[in-house]
Amino acid sequence: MVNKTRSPQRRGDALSRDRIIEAAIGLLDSTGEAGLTFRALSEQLATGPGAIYWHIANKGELLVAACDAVIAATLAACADGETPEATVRALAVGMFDAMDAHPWIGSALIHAAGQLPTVRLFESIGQQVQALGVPAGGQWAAVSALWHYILGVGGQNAANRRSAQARDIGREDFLGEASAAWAALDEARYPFTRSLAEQLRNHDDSADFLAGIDLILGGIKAQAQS
Amino acid sequence: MVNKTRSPQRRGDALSRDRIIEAAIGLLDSTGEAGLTFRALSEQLATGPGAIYWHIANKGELLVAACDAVIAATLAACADGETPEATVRALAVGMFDAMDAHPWIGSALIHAAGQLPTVRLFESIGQQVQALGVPAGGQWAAVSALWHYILGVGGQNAANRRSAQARDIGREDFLGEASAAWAALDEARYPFTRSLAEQLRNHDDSADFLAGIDLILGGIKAQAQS
DNA sequence: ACCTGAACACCGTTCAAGT
DNA sequence: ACCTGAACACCGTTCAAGT
Repeated sequence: MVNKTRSPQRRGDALSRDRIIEAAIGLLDSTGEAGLTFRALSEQLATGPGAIYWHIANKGELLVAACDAVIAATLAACADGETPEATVRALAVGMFDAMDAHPWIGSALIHAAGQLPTVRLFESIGQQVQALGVPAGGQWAAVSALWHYILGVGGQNAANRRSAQARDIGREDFLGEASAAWAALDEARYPFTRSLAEQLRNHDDSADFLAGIDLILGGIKAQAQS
Repeated sequence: MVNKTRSPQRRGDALSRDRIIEAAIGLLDSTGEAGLTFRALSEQLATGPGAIYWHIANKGELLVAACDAVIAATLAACADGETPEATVRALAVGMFDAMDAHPWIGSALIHAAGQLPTVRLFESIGQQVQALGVPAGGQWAAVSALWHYILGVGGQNAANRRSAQARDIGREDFLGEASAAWAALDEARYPFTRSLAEQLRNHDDSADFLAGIDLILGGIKAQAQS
């Protein structure tokens, strides 16, 4: 089930918090959440499981730190667009792509609520909402809505990606099966979902995600005008 | 760490899938995600760990089933309001409260992406969006935005609740600490977050959540008019 | 100060054996 | 058909002992 994708790293330099986090991200990306164990990690680092505890308190802290490294890099890369609105969209797409590329981030973020990774995102969105000219009284609601929406989509999307990965099928097949499942739902109880089965097969996650961002931005503008 | 809150159930009737799920929900509510083990569960049910596997395939399926039981009951209770808009708000608040009362649902839902519990919510929202008169071409985006937002807020909120529970502090203290942490952030790098530290302490999760729903509903209306 | 690796107290899951 | 409970192959974490 778990197959090593790299030979154990040579052990030139000393162990460090950063090297551990880097190796953890690699392991999470290649073998998934279940693949990150202190034994596998220490093998990759050519050391013993106990050594890691000198640098990191426990597995929870390791996951949050791995999450934070990815998110910090992502947000830094999308920091300045042409307009505040364009920057919000860039941040959103950046987060979407990051959570798609590292599907373990979705659940890691849930366990990191209120910690550095989520605060980073909150701050990045907040600065743009401010630049957008939203009055002080409406900023909290506007930022919260965008923040939660981004985390919500990212989490669900990552979960889909992960379950496709676990079953070793591609996006096409995954959507095909999901679409078939929707089409097979009971007509009386799930009329709406059934009617969208075809759209599910052909939809573009990324475009739909952006449409939602625009919906919220539209709501923010409408509210600011009233 | 894990303390039993009930004496083992008498074993009058036979084991069944439903009784197992019910006991699992009780265990999750009282001892958290980490408290749900097949050993603890079988003790509660006065049987052996192996017995459960006759009725349920594995732990993942058990979590999804527990999740689904809660969500089905929640959605059924909020099915019909005065107007479609009121019903959407009722559904949203119902989900918010359910995820607050059962904080384990947040991460369970991430592992249940695309399965029954999330489809139920999708359908419930979809029926109301349809009743709202949103044109066919915009329904997918509208429902997706509401759906992801509800799951996103619920997940983050549940995570906060859980971490407060784990540290055995109340909402007041939890928010106080978080607010102090925000106020102590580096002024140059986190100006926005810092400036909202006070609002964090005094905010009302539930009201803010509804404000976000209204923002999205506002965006949906604005889009329908253009 | 930093690393080693055996040992501890758990897990989820299986499966021969029972009724 | 349904249940039992010992056994298996793992975990995260600790800690005496080393360098």
